[in-house]
Amino acid sequence: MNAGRTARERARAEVTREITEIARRQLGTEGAGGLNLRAIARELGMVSSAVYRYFPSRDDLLTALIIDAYNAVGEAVERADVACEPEDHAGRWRAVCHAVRDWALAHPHEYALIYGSPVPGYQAPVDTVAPAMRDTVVYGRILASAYAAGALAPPDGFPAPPDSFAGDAEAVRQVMPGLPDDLVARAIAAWTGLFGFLSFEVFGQFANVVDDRAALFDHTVDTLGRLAGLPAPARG
Amino acid sequence: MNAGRTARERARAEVTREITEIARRQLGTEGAGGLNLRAIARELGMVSSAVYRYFPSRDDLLTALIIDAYNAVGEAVERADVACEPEDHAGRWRAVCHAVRDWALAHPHEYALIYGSPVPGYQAPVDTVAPAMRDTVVYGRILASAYAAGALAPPDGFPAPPDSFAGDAEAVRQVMPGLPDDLVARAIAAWTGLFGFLSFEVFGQFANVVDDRAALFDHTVDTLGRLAGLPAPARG
DNA sequence: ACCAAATCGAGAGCACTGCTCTTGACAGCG
DNA sequence: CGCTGTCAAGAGCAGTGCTCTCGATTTGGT
Repeated sequence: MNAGRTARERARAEVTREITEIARRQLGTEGAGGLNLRAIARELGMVSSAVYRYFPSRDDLLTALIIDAYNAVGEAVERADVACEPEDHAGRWRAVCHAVRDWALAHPHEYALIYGSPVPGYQAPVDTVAPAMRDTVVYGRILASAYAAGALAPPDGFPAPPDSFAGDAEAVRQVMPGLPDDLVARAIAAWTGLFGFLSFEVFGQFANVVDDRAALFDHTVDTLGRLAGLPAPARG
Repeated sequence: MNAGRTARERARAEVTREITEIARRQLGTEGAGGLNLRAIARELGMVSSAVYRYFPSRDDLLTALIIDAYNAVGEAVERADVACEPEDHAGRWRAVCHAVRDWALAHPHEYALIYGSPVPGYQAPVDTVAPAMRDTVVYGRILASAYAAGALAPPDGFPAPPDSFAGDAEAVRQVMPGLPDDLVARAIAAWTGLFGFLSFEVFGQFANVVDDRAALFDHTVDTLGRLAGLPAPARG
């Protein structure tokens, strides 16, 4: 990942970096569909065909941007998590949610790239699955840690998952070890709920409906965390 | 909506219908970005410029498809709702959720069009807001009716929304009259949670993680309905 | 029944895209 | 030094959205 030995290798890495940087800026202003190899080449002072030396196709550039985006959220989430008291599970959950939201609002097009409609005709290669898991892994760690500490006390009155869910729960437990099936199901509901809210917000579904989205988000995060079993927030 | 007077008007309506039909099929196979005016013209046996007599731009065609999509979900949801016993509020909620899911899985690209990333550079015109509200209106009616019947009994142990939410709650009450602020907040969480789950499912985020998505969906719908205060399901 | 106005499809054309192929220049290594 | 692999450049292909013009047809009013 760091500087290669030969001058050629270093130059190549530098140009590659510049291309993704310009592409990311293009993505921010035009969206995924507006990714334009020729415009990137123009901005670099190169001819379009030269860009193909670095990315064999537009989709490969997109893949690089997708991986970057996953890593950006993942890193933001990881940083927000470790900044918390390890035993303050509700605080960690809140920090993670806000990290995702802050990043999503700052980079709506990149959020759309990874959590919105898949790019037509584009099939995510395997290289993307590890970065795509980073935020989920953090989330799972929080819940597993809370459960291990006996701090997961889900509210009563909710139905239990069907027995047929046992298999999937076992798979999901890879990222949140120890949780019983019903808590796994709730964890998924809370997680998808988070992104449901954010998609509504980023994609403009709240326009003319909800004004103070930050306040509603705060409260929704608390509600979802509570649903997953995390303790209720101390604040008012 | 029905046959116009003159032969020309009828022919125009027919060609317009054919264009949107082909476009919708194209959308189903290629996605929104693959919408291709020239291919539509070819399939119609016309020349590309002729299509512009009916839709002044690609975006206008897209708008028509978006409105169609909103109306399709809206109609599916309305039909599912009226097929239920009016006082079976939990059943109506379940029916609505399943109607949305069935439609989304049957028309993933159209779902992406209205609930996924907004098309880059495309600004939804006002004509879309009424169709976009249809499903939400049905949802609000169910909750309002349940609340009026005294059937909304939300589980305890969840935080109350902040006072600053009062203004937004008042606005949202237009579609779910009577509900107190805390139930409005929960209603939004349940609604966004539904689409969060569906977006994960339709956009492939569940791949290699959750296999039996139908079962988990059923359970998540019950959980979200319960969160909103609807009675727990009778089934096991 | 006629005629002007509106509407329509065809065709050519513009500016642009992703992508391919070839050519000539240069850097790295023996 | 010379060989080999890499590079940017340029021309070019097929395709796109969209515009403009030009005849043909339909429409509605007289």
